[in-house]
Amino acid sequence: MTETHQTHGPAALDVTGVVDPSSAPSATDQASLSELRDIPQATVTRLATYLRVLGVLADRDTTTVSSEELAAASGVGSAKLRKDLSFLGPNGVRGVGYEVARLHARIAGALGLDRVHNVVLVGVGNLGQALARYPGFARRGFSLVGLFDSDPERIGVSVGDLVVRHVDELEQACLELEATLGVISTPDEAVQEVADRLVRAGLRCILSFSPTLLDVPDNVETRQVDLAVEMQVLSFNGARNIENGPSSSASSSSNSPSSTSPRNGSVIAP
Amino acid sequence: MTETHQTHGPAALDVTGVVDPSSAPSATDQASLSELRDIPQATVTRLATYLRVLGVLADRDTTTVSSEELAAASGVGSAKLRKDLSFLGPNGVRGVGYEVARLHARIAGALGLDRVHNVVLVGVGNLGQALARYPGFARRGFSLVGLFDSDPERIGVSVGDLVVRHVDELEQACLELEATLGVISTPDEAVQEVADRLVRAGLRCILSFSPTLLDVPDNVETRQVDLAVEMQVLSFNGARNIENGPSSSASSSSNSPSSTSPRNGSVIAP
DNA sequence: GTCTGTGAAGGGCTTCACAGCT
DNA sequence: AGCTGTGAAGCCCTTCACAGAC
Repeated sequence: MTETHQTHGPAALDVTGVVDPSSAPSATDQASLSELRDIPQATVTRLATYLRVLGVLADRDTTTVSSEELAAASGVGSAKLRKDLSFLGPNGVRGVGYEVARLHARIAGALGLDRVHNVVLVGVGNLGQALARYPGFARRGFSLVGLFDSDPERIGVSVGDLVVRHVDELEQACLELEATLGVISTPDEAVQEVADRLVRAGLRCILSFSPTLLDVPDNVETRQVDLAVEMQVLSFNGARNIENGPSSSASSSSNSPSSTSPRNGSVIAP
Repeated sequence: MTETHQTHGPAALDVTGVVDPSSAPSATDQASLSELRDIPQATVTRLATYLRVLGVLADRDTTTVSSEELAAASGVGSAKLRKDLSFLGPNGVRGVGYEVARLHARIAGALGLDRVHNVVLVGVGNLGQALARYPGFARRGFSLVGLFDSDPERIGVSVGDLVVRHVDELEQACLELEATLGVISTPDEAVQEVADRLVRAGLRCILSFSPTLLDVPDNVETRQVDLAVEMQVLSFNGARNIENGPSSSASSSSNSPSSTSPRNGSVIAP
């Protein structure tokens, strides 16, 4: 009852989280204006994953990693990983692999994570409080700098290091705090108004946890996390798996763990 | 400071959430074994969105909707919507549109949501508690039936309607509760062990909020929600928007609000 | 005339397989 | 010999445009 996994095959390197913010070495790769274009959307999403895995490897003082290993630890195929990285230009050494610290810095630079992003969070209910206390938040390049709500009972309450302020101060505070990213975890009815305020305050990036469709100007980037959609897609795919018979073809969603060489055991120990 | 949006164009129908679980009419469309195949992954994800919007429309006693309207309210193009629906067979009436209740039932059936799914949640920390109290959870076909944790201080505590049980009871309880979907919101270190237990208990669908890569058998479907990845992708796309100049080309992520007829005002009022 | 359903064209992403560097 | 970087092939998805039903 207490033993952990033992029947597990492909997931090499056993990356289990936990990064500390001390890794970037010398290479100060600034996102050089032209790299931003031409990186496929799907690749951008995976780069963020590689970045996290590289952080874990750096913490373990792993200095070098091959595409095969990094791919396995990230849940993708090695060819896909190399293709993804190729959009950033040459990153590794042929016959050897990638230098962990260098590649980490390279990706962070490309994603614009060499500078810290200030985040404001609006809606300090159950979910908002949980988000405000989420440690991985700060650990991956984001600094929570403001909490806002409209409920008088919540104003002035401390959550983590911050004190909840009234949402009427939002526009003003965003400017003072130099916020660049807004997170909305209010009830559905308030979402659009909050989004409008964030836009008015000059924010260009909004993450919403409401299923409501946000209506914002073209130059504002939004992203939604809808829990119910995730679960519905999940259960459908689960049903399909059983239907199709539990043979090959791997899964499907965000990560496609179709390892290139199926079930060949450890990839870390050659 | 108190007025809401006024410069907003395309998002017609202004769907703002809130569904109640009283809609399905006569058509008991069972997922008929062959429909499961051949539905593109991207389509499945959007079907879940359409389903939610249709729920909202049903609540408003809207009986009929055109592809143009439903598409606008869902943040997609009308052609894409029609193509998506076509995978379920004929659903509408030419020259008229779709009957809301009928289409809702049709999609729900196709996604396997005509039966309720029992969900167990493991890890009742900040995030876990927020999830446990999330109302939209139950409102969209999922019933939370069990809460588990390993921290002695949390065992026996009530969250919502449920009492937190020890994670050692997990396998046994999953069988008794007839759970079909597991949600993991534990610290990263515990995620793999919890996943192993869920698999052992026969669950085929796992939703994880940890960035850790899950290693599970092929017939188990997993899905991850990684907050940091969402924010990193968001901020990158935001930077790219500014770089490219705030012209056309709309956004990019989950929803692509590229309305077919750009900025033509209300679609709901003909 | 209106609006759905769909073949066909087009674009983007993935996979393959190998050239090229160490 | 080993491993990266990359053209090319293939696949999936999106978009177009129109035939067909009402």
